[in-house]
Amino acid sequence: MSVRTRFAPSPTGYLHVGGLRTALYAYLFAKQNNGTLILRIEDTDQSRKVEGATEKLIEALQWAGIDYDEGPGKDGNHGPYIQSERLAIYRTHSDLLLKNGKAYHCFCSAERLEQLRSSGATMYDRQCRAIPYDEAQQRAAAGEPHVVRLKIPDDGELKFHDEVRGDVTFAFNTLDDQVLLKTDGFPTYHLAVVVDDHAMEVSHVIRGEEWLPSTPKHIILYQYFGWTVPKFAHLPLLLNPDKSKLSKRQGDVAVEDYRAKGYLKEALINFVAFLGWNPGDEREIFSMQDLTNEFSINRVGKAGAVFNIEKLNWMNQQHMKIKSDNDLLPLVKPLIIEKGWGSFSDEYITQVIGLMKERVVVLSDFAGMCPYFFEEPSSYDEAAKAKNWKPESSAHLLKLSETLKTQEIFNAATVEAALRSTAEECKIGAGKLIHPMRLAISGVSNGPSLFHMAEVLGKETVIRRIGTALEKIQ
RNA sequence: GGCGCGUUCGUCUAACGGUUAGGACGGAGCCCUCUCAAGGCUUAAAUACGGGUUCGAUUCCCGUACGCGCUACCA
Repeated sequence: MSVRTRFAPSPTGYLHVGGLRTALYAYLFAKQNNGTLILRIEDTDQSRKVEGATEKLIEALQWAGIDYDEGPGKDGNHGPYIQSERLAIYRTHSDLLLKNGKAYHCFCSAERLEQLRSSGATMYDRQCRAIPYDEAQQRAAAGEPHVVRLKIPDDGELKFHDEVRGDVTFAFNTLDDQVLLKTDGFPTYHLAVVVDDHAMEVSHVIRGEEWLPSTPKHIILYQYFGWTVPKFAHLPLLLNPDKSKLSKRQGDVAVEDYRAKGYLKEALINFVAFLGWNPGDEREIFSMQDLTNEFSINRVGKAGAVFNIEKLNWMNQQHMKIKSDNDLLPLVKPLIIEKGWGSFSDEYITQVIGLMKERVVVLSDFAGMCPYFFEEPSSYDEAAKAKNWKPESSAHLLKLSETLKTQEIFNAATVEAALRSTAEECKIGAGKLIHPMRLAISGVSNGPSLFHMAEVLGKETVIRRIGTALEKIQ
């Protein structure tokens, strides 16, 4: 039997990082089993419709490198893959259940249900179960508003095996007669998910732990239809720092947010993969290929995991270092252009990347942390000035500048040689020249090696900036 | 409230029932060094609690506590 997994998000307008991890695990599991990953859009709640949400979801998935095999835009003979386009199918199945006495029409009004709840009831009181099938059918045909509810067996319990949690048991008398078909004719999640997973021949349902309590209802449905029950794997939740379910309000949750902030997809994927899974040894930096080789559902943990930005930052740096300067260029260039520095050549930007990549944590730092590579310093850091700019610094720098002007070849090595010999002539330590020169050409006191920075900036710029600094700094 | 799931350093986690309970992020310190990073080294820091079972429990069982999830005609 071939492995078929699915990622079935509801189109809320963005891809949640928890969803990203679910999708990733489903993808990895499918990949390593030579299986198929299906993307299915669960848009059965009309009131929650968001324009363009599906497109955004697909784009985020694509960006992350999670390719689905079947889904919107990729037919696989199991479509359509958008639930709002499958309404007739749910209706048919609901009717089948009704006919077989496994479900019933419920005409209770929203008001009655609310009253029921406020009077302390924790489940529906099954009042409409007593209505004879023919009568209910007539009332429904006459247009009386109603829903269809699932008949939960009266007593007994349901035990099932979860791939990550082991055996789980629920007593039937704690299960509600779940609504399957809403008044508007749309199915609820519970009906749609079962009908579709079966129709799409899903073999492994990999989803978040929040679905664990409703799994018994789903299994009952499989049994009522006489279908094979797929395997279930309920993943531990991703948590806020306060341990509640990861949500907006407490930080960024959308994949798009992290992308926009300048995180590499490699880092986000690696990070999220390790929230709930690890290879069992001490390696931590994994590529998508490494993950597909080594991921195993057996090693997925049971406890929720806090989404820790500090660690993500570190991982991003690690992946940044792995990437070549050339690979980083297409990611950095747009940010440079956006800043209005479009006139710099690819070669120049690539050199800047080489000098900065182990000093930045996110891509946007390339544009934010070192503006001096792209424009003249507009001011000079006061603290650095106080610390490193001595009364005699001007004279020393002037002398250095004169020496630099005579350099035929201007690179890190020659600049360093010139600076050190000048320092010697002035009978001062090299540091007494290095720090003021750094301040003069960058405006700040930190950054890459001074000599390499000078090489990238070029002779003309360096000499010009020293001149400007000499005028502006007393 | 009911049901379910979970619980190892602050965080992510490792540990066939036998380890000085390991690693990583973050913290502290040192080294390297023209600054900032990076890197290297060192260090503080955990098995929720109580009972069993066992020669021996982080590990198996029970209970308690705590946390989280679900409890919608939302997914």
